[in-house]
Amino acid sequence: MTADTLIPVQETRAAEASARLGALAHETRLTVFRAVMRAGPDGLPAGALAEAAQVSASNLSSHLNVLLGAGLVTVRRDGRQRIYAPDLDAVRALLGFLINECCQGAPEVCGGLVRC
Amino acid sequence: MTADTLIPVQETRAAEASARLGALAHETRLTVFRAVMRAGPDGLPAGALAEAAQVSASNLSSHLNVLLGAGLVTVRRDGRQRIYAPDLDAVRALLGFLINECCQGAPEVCGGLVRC
DNA sequence: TCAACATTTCAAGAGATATTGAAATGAGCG
DNA sequence: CGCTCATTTCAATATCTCTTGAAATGTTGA
Repeated sequence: MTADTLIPVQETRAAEASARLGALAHETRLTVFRAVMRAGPDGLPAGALAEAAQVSASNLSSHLNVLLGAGLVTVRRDGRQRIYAPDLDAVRALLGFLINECCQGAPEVCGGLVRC
Repeated sequence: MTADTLIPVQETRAAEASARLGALAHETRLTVFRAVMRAGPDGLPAGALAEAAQVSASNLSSHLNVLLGAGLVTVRRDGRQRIYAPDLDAVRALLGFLINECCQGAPEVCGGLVRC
């Protein structure tokens, strides 16, 4: 039995959400994340992301680690490149958290944002 | 003409979004924000929020300043209390940004999150 | 006017995060 | 094998961000 077995679900959800929000709370990372989302499951190699975000390879790499740590993206190897793709379940979970947990008291905020 | 007149809209949007994400990217602030959203336009006094988040008044106050700075909440005075309420336009804008800008490449992520 | 209350402001120390450049890893190719 | 390319790791420095407690602000009610 690990430590987090004892933590109520709601708390881990909030902790996870705030970690993910933190990962997106940086202009470079938000740019990178958007590029990765746009690319979809095929993903993009680190080089393309460094280009898109206009940062050095090593700087990009550390930002990618934050996104990975938050579970928002995944990596796979392809030859000498590393391909980053979105973790769509995580993204869904984050949006779901924001919409359900945060807009509960104000449903009008959430309505009309997604075409049905 | 101020400096930001020259910055493209898209860039300010992203900057604003990442500032707002940063404001939510802290467990205490996320808790406070959720309480404020639940309270709706009536809002809640700082004291109630300190209680809800289980932090000292001064600590709470500095977190509230971050949320205010990001434009996610508003304050008004009521006697000796200060009442914090959500800025629903800002919340809408943030959710809209995430859904439109970030899920563009993967609309299936966004579908099905809001009951229609 | 004074005391009590709700809250904010301030300063300081601790801790986390960002950025850089140089060095390491590991794959592919001649 | 030895090069080169794509990327990560590392260490150092610089820069934010948190938290705390004490002091200040402004409001109300006796």
